[in-house]
Amino acid sequence: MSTVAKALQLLDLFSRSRPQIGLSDMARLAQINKATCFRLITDLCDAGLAEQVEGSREYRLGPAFLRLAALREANVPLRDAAMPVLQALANDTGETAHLSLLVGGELRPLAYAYSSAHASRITMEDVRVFPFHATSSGLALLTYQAPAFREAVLARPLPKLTPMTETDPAALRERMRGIEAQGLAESHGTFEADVHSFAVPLFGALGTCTGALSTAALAARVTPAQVQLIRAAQIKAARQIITLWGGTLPAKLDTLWTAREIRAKEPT
Amino acid sequence: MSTVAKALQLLDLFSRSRPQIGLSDMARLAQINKATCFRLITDLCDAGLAEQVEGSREYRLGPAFLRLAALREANVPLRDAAMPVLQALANDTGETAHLSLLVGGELRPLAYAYSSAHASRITMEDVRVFPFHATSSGLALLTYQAPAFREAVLARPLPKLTPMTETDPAALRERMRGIEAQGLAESHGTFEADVHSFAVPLFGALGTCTGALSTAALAARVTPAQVQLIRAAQIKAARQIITLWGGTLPAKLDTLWTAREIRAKEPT
DNA sequence: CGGATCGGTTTATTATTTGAACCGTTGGTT
DNA sequence: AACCAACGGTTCAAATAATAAACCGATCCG
Repeated sequence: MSTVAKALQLLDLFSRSRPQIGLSDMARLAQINKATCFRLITDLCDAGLAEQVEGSREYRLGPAFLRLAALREANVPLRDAAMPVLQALANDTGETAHLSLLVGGELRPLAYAYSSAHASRITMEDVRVFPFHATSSGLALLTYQAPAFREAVLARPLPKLTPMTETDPAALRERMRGIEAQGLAESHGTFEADVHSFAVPLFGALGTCTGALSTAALAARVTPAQVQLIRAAQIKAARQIITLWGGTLPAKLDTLWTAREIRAKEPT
Repeated sequence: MSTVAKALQLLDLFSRSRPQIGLSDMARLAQINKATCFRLITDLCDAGLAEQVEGSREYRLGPAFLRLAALREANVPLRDAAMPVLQALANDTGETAHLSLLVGGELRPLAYAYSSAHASRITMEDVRVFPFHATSSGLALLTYQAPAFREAVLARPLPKLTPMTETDPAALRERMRGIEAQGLAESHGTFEADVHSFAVPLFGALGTCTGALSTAALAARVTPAQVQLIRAAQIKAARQIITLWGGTLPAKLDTLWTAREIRAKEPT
């Protein structure tokens, strides 16, 4: 293992629950010698990637990250970062993957990726706004918003876009309780007929839900096995994007998703 | 020089004007062997601090910065805390306000704010390191460092960046005595010609000087009245930031600043 | 007071880093 | 089309930097 890799692994010891670490602890956690650890963390401090907390002598992540993250974001915006993950999701499922963000109180598409597995596909080019009540993305996002915002949306007119669209606020609240319990959202032809869609919420740095990741599939192609595949692929992709964005997945949702991932691996 | 330091210096090669770099270029810029450079950048890529651009084979900053910066901010919202104050300072003075921190023996920018009062402004995007001897920020900070550090800096080569740059260590020591007596630093075209800059030191929790707050103004716009305004606004802003950071202003400096504040209110 | 643990330093030993030379490939020039 | 220079990446003996045990003074804690 290279020295550089050893030094950089120290950065991964820090987390929200363990924001600063003493020298001896760090050496133990990284399973390296204390003297070595000292040299490494000192190098990180010199580069600004770590720093010593005044008062206590523990170490924490350094100020350089602010500058470098801003630089990274200037070169590679959120959209570009998410794009490869989105494309991989589309390839894995053979369906259309899309990612939408909450901007100005509306859910708007940020990016989408198509699979070339089928000649027919759900296209996203023409969608400007996702209605909250009629899409899996919308409901997934709404479920993790502040109650005030949620009720404001439900109080607005809820157009019946297809025969399947649910427009009763009470029924929609019930749907959201289900989404919260499941950790993912699904809808069947409520926005466009013949389209099944699957969505999971996405979270920003402060743990607030800022968007949703979704897969839209032709209803005719959706088999029970395919549903399982899409759910699993989507959870995997959502985790990746949240990490890339520096976001925080709520503990409750993490638990739900992890349980699904374990179940998928052990079908008994 | 440690291997880790060599690897981390690669990160500083990236900038707004040079967002991605090829292997050979990188080796040249960092003045290291190409094979070495390859190993180092590969290690950085493995840790997510760098990544290879798809299509081109150049390298750029990696996705890990978003996550780590968010983590850093969650623990130490220095920048967030300082930002509104900085913006207010820029608005009050009509000039560019910036804040820099001492990181690994160098003074590096943490945040900056612009005023929209004038069409022309001093931009800070491209500054990576403030030379101690040629900037008001640098001298303000250096004045409040341990003598050993101060002398070490003065012993280094002091490039003459403009015709106005002072490069004589003895003269610089004299400048710092003046700064100590005044409680603030000023420079005239010593870093960039036609730029006047005004700075005050910032202090951490233990009363050690950890950074500097500065205003950079176009020389042509600086009138005596404007100087008074900038000095007062800067002292006010510095007090706010030091408070927000939980810092301690040395008693001597507190006295000097208070005296200025009183004088400003009673111009007699 | 005493023992345990802390952050940090020193040292000979050891393992990693280093760089010249060398691939195959690419992209521009003649 | 032929050329050539520069590219990213690889190899391996030689050189250098990383390592870990022991040690130090300070501090915490019962």
